[in-house]
Amino acid sequence: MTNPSTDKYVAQHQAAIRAAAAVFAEKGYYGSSTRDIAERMGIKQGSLYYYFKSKEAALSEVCLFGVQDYAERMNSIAASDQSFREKLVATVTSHVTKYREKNEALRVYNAERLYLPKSKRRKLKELGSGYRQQLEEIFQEGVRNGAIRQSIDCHFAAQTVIGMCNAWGELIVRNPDMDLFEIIEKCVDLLVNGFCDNTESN
Amino acid sequence: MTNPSTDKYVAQHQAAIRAAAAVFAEKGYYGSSTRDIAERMGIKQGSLYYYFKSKEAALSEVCLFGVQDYAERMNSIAASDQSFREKLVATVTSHVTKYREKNEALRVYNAERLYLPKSKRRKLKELGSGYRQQLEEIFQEGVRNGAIRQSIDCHFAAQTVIGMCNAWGELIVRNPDMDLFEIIEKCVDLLVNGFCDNTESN
DNA sequence: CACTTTTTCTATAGTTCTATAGATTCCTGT
DNA sequence: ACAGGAATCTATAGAACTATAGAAAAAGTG
Repeated sequence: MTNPSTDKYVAQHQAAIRAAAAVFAEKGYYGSSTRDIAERMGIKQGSLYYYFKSKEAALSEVCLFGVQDYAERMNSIAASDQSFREKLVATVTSHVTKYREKNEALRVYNAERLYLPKSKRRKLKELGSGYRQQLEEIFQEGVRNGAIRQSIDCHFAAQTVIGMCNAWGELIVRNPDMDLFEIIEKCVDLLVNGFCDNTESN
Repeated sequence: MTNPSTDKYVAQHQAAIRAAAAVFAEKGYYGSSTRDIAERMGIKQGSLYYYFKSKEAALSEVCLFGVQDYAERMNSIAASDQSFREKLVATVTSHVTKYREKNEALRVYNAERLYLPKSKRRKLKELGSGYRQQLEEIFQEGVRNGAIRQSIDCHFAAQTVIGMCNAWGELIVRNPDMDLFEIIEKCVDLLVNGFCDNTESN
């Protein structure tokens, strides 16, 4: 009864996760049926259970998949030796680009993970918090080396950047012809300088 | 077959909308059953159809209820003769306070309105766009009278403020003991001054 | 109190959904 | 070519859900 680990199994399992991600992202967890997911893969409803133990397990795997490389990319940004501003740009870019690349799994993680029972959310929470904490440390470093002002609450700042990126991500998904670079630039400009930017000498 | 308009009917209809809002906010549209909504009102599942033509109609009414006074409050802010900063504070305050007051209907509007067929979203879209446009005009006015810098893209700014408020609103709902005033203050400070705030002379 | 209208309830038809069991087809190595 | 495991299919049990119809209870009115 244990899962085989043939090439085909692994490939189809991945395909199943992606199909589930797409369907969940479009219709929501409860709005989707296992038939929808199977159909998108080109198999029958019952066959899906060869790859997922249950519908809930599918959601769990999708969320994990969604948040994982998202968190990994933050690892490399945090570890790099770029300046504060460069790291901020990298973070925003990585985040909203994921939405443009239709990373449906990340959207599902954001919107549907709360439907999982607490026990199944542990690992997800870890990864999500890890992401936030690393961003927080980027801010702390920025405060230390004077890139940003002392009075910044780093925890608040990290939450805000994440929230802002998610909000723009959703807008980007719904408006496919928005210019990504323009948005990234404006986001960073706003975050760094604010609406007033008293240094400007126009 | 037309609806009565007795006091009781009106009151129960309101109660139904609120119950539906609470249930939809907690479990999502497809995750909720009409039985859940009815139970929360203290009536039986079938009786709910005395107040809603269908489950979809319930969602529609909840969304409309949610966005309506939200938009109205923006009307009065925009019409007031406060300064730019005051209007910004008022906007953020009004927005996140709605979440704290557990305005579940607004959350439902934000998260579930896309499940409505396009035709039923027209009115909602109008109200939502009206809100954004008024906020946009506040920014335009700010640019004109020099409260904020010329280079601000007012459309972008309005979207960002809305997204940021929604993001914080959701965090507030999930963490009931957060200090609202602190968050509002920090949001406004960040928006106005950015991370750097080169004027600060500490 | 008798009569009417409003509000709620019970019961159910008709769908749809998840998950499982067992049969069937596909593939791979010898 | 065929044996055996991998992958998929068919069929279905059992539960849940929406919406409707008609009966029953409550409330209002003369």
